[in-house]
Amino acid sequence: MRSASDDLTARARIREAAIRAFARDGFDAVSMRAIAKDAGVSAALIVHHFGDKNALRTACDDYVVAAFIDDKHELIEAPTADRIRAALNDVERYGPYVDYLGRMLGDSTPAADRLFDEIIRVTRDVLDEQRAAGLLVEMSDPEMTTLLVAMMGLAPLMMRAQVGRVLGHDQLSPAGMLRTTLPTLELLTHGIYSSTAFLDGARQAVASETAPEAAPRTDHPTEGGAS
Amino acid sequence: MRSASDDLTARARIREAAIRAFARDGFDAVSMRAIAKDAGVSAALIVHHFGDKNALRTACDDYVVAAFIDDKHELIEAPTADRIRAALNDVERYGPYVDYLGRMLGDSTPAADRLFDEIIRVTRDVLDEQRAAGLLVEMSDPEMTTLLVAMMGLAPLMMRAQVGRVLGHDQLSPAGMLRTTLPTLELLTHGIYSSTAFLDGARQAVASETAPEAAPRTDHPTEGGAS
DNA sequence: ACCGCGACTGAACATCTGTTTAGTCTGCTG
DNA sequence: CAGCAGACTAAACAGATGTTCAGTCGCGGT
Repeated sequence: MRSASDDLTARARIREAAIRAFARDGFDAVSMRAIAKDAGVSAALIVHHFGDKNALRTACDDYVVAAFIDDKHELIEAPTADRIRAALNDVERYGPYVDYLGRMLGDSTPAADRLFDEIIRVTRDVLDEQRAAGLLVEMSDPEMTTLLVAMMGLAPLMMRAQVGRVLGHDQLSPAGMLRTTLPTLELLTHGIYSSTAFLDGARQAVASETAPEAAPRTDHPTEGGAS
Repeated sequence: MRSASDDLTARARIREAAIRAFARDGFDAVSMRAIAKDAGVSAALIVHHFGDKNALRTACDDYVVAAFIDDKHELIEAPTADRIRAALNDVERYGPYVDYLGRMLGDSTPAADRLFDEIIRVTRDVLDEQRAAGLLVEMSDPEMTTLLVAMMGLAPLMMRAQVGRVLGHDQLSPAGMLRTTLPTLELLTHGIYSSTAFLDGARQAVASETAPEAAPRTDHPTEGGAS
């Protein structure tokens, strides 16, 4: 029953066990003793190595953030044909960390802030690059769009369990990634609407809301929404 | 210092305090005594009314889910000009519940499952309706696209703190909603890519991955991806 | 007036929490 | 060999936790 974690130092085993447990149940729901048991050590050794439970958490935070930031920029970047294939076979290696990352983004720890900032930064850089190459359409608010694109990539991580349940298979498995890829790029390339009716309606609504003194919103007939 | 919650029954006050606390700190991080103090009652009364802490949680779950499902279908639906304006002034009323909802979607409680299923169902219905009206472009995988669209709407709820921090103001405030609306509809109407290069690349990658025996992936020059 | 019942409480309870303490074992260094 | 340092542990600790208990209060029905 012994796994590949046997050849790790106790310190690393504790960290791995903690990451697994925190990702599965959340920081507060996991006791030091549970982590210790899973790592095959005593609870006191965790304190010996990490200081206290919060320090263990930040150690896990830093480790996971580093694992994604240091050598995984390409996972966040926009997909190209070859990158997609590479990613498909790679995702499983990061399985244990993906759930941890999803949980981090919900909280507001310093490490989570750093991670989110970094993800936004990389997304922005990629989009800027693509814009310079003439690959992007014009957009009214590039920074907000950056956030939206980043969130599109992050959402499946945070809702992994729900999405997997609805889909019937894990979205982050190779098969799931395969199924996600095409619809995502369709959405990013053509949108979903064939008409500009919704967009036009929103433009009017926003205009009349941001400058209501110039255009006093009486009951003029412009808001006759279809459906 | 007393607020509008004074005219609620003790049972309701406990529920409200619990929802607030669970949303802010998470279920496991909140003690019965803290909730009791916030509600102005004793811890024993919580047990008297709800049974135990887990029952209190499911009561909160059910209440929040019902609040959103019963009379808030329109919040989830695709925005039209007048709906947007209505929603802008409405969001604040649901503030306390929004964070709770965001936290729910991360876990996999029965109530969260029901909620997610319902959100997907409504999203699917709206999209089907719009498809029937000829408003949607063709898509390769409508069900997957439904999930993507739903996740686009849910992601800001789950990452509210992070997004607010980056933006400098709460995305779910009226001002934030206003700023989000236009980029979102631009994305849904035009996508972000002016070229089909990425989409074409993905189509090739998916095709060669799903049917690799028909097209043995030798080093043919189709995967020369630009930067 | 009395009864009963539900709302409500403070204190006690057992258990679990993170952490400390005192100590053992092992391997390296002088 | 002595001695020191660090890995490691079992046991104890103080405090917090969810829950139970015994009892008080106030109110509607008879």
